[in-house]
Amino acid sequence: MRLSDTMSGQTIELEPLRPGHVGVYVCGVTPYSASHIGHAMSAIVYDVLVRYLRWPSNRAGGYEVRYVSNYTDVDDKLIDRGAELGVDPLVLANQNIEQWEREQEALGLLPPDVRPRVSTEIPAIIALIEQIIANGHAYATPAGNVYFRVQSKADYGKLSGRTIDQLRSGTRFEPGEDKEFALDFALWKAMKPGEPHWSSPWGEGRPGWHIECSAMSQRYLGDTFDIHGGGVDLVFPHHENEVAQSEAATGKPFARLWVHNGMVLRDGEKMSKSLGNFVTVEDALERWSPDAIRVFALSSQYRTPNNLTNEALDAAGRAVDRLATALEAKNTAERGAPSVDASEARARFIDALEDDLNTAQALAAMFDLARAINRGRDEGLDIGAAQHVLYELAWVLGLRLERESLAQAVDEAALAEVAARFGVTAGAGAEAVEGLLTRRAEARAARDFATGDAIRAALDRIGIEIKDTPQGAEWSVRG
RNA sequence: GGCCACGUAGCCAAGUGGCAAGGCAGAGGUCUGCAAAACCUCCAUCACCGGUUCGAAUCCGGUCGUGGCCUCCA
Repeated sequence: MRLSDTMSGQTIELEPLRPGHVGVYVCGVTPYSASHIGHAMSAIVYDVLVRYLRWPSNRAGGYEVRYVSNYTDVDDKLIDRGAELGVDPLVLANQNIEQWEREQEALGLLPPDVRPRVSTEIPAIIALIEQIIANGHAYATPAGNVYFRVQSKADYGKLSGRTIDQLRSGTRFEPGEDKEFALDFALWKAMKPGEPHWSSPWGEGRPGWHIECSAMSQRYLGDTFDIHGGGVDLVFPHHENEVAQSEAATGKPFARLWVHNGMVLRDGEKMSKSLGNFVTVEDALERWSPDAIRVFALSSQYRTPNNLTNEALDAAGRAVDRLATALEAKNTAERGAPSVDASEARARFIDALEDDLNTAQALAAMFDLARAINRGRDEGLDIGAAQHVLYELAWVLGLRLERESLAQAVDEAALAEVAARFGVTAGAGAEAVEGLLTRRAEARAARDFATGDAIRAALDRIGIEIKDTPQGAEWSVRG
C-alpha cells in the first residue's frame, strides 16, 4: 500500500524491511489526565492501519504486524499534576492508563502487541544515552544533566523541514541552564527533590522527553523499522529529536516511513489538554456509540484535520444505523435466486485503503454496498454473501455494527410495565417483546389500530423500534 | 515573523488534468391502515483574480480566509 511519508514529503509504497512483516511504532499518550477525542482519533487511525495491514485480503496478502505503542509515564506534566493532587506521579499515570485502556477496549481498539512504559524501560534508556555520548553526540554536565548536541548532526531538522538557524531565532537560554547550545535538548535530567528518580552513570535523575521512544522502538522493533506514527503535532520537536538520537546512536536509518495524523479541532481550534477545550473519551462514549465515534474519525482522510461538532457525531451515528440496517436485513430470497454482487464494492474498498488509507472512500464503498443489499432484498435477490462482505469490511474499519442487546439497552422494569399494561403477563425480556408483538398483531387483525399504535409507541419510548414488514412485525433495539 | 497544510452543496467530506464519491439534513414519489425502515427521483459551474492547456476543483502566480508547528501536546 501507499502511505504519505512526512520525511520525504511523498506518498510512497510500503516495502517492509523483512518481506511479509511490518513493524509499527506509534507514540502513545502522556497519561496525566483523562484521554480526549484527539487521542481516540489518533488511536483509531493506527488501529485501522494495523487491521488493514493484517487483513489477508489486502494487496500484499496480509502482513504479520508488530504494533508497539508506548506510555510516557515519566514526564514534567505528570510530576506537576501529581504534586497538585498530592499523588505519586507514577500512581497517577497508572490510574489514567487503566482508564484509557478500558476506553480503548470500548472503542474497539486492538491492543498493541507491546505497550512499554518509561518507568520500566530505564536500563534500555540509559544504555542508549551512553551510546550517544560515546559517539560524541551528547554530553553530560557537572550538574548531572545529559544533553543531545544538536549541532553534531548535520541533518538535524530533516523530518520537520527546518534548519538549526531557523529554529535558533526565537529560542533563548533559560536562566540556570547548563547547555552548550540553546537547541540542545535533555536526554537525562538530574534529580530534583520530590521527583521520581533512578540511578545512572550521571547520578540520580530521570529520562528527558523523546529518548524513551528511541529506546523502546529500538528494543522492540530494531534499529531500523518500517512505520512510525503519531499526531502531526509531534513532528517537531518530538519526532525530530527521536530521529536525531536514534541515528546518532546506531548510525543507521531510523523509521523508514513517517505517518502523521491530523488534529481534531473543536470550534475550529485544536483540541488539546493545554487549551482545555477537549471532549474526553469518557464524555463522548456517554453520548455516542463507539461505531459513531469511529465513523466520525474515519469519514475524513487521516491527515485532514477533523472538526468535532455534535452535529457531525450525530450524523455519524445515523450513518452507522444505515450500515447496521443493511446487515440486519432478512434474506427472503428463494432457493436459486441470483445473488447481490459485492465484488465491485469490495475492490473499491481495497483500492481506497491501499491509497494512503483513504477511509472516507472506503466508507463510501460500504454505503454503496449497503444500498445494493437493501435493493437486492426488495428485489428478492440472495443478499447473504453480500452481507458477509459488508461485515468483513466493517471489521477492517473496526466497526461492530451490532445493536446493543435488549438487556443493555432497555430498562427491565419499564418493559415489564409496558407488558403488564397491555395484558402480557408471560415472560420477560425478548419473550415479553414477542408477547407484545403478538398482542399487537391480534389488535391489528381486528382493525383495532389504536391499540396497535399504542403498543408501538410504548415500546418506542423505552427504546424498541417496530417495523412492519410483509413477513410480519420485526423489532430491534434503537441504535 | 519563519516553515507547512487547507478553503468543494445547508452541514460533514472524497476526488489532485477529461462529463463533481459517500454520509447527514431537505423536497417529491413507491410501499404501508398509519408509522418506521427501505427503494426511486431531485439538490454544487469546487474562496476570489489572472495564467498554462483542446480541456483545470485538480497545474502555475497572486489575493483573501482558516488551521497546524516554531513552547507541553495524539
